[in-house]
Amino acid sequence: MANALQLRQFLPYRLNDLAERVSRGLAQSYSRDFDLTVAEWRVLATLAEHGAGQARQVARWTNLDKVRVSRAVSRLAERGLVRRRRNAEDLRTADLSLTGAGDDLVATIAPRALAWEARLLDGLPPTEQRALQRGLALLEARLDALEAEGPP
Amino acid sequence: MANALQLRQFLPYRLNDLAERVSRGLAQSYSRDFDLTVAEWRVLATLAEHGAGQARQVARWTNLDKVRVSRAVSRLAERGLVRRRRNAEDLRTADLSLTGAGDDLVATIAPRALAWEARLLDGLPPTEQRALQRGLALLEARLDALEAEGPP
DNA sequence: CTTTTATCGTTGCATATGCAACGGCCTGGC
DNA sequence: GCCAGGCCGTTGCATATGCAACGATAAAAG
Repeated sequence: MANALQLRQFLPYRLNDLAERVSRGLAQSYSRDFDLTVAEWRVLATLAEHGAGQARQVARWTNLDKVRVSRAVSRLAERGLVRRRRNAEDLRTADLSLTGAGDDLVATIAPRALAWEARLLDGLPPTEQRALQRGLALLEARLDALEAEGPP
Repeated sequence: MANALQLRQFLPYRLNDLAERVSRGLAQSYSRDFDLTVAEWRVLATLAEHGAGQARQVARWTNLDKVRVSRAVSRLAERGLVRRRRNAEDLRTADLSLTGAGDDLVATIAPRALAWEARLLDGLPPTEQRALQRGLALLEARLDALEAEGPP
């Protein structure tokens, strides 16, 4: 049968596989040298980008669930990379921001990460790069739509 | 600075995120209803596709490391979905194949999985679909190249 | 003002996974 | 043949993660 499932052609497989391989490659830019989880790295990067925010916002910015954010922040705070300041207006929450050390770390890692991304993408002709970016954006939009309408 | 790292534009982030969301969506085709890991599902699908093979081959076909294959196969064997037959010519290895039940399960799941993929892709115009596929293929090739030359 | 309900972030528990070490088996050099 | 070294698949340990339940606080209902 022509439409039998072929794993290597199957989009979810391909995406998972690409993501894993890219992560592994990129890992040498941060996890190996700086002992950071993906979640921790996302929190750092997002705080560098947005300034400060509560855990809830960080979760939205990074697309991590609150548990992952909570744990990442705990570890980053222990290491003195992130500061937690209780919010006087709502004692359940705290404002999160980078410490100086956190800023420095992002300043070290970000260029490496961008360089790695560039090394990956520079292998593709500009036209194809744009096609890929557009494809990903469309897929993201499609997922938004599907998730909005629900699984039925 | 214009080239500061923006998480949502960062390719590794986007790929990870897409892969997670697609997996979650697809999960309802198998993990939820049939209690299968991604690794287990890949082993089943690949055995359905290739017939039979040793663990080493399955690992290559599925892009899983040997540990994941070993564990997936153990569980699938316990559940009577996969058969392990020791190889008389090399007692370290065994030939893996689907049982009748395993075949049936793949026959149940595969159409659902393909339908889900179609539902996802049908949202995109055919031109964009092809662009996406080509983009992914190029990225895969680029990663092959980078992995071959090593991390320096 | 008191009670109920909802929200925020954390934690316990169960599971999936990677890494390193292992036991059994095979093979090439002697 | 025999032994050192290598390969296959498995297991122990450490970690990352999701889910569900929780304590504290806030907001809504009464």
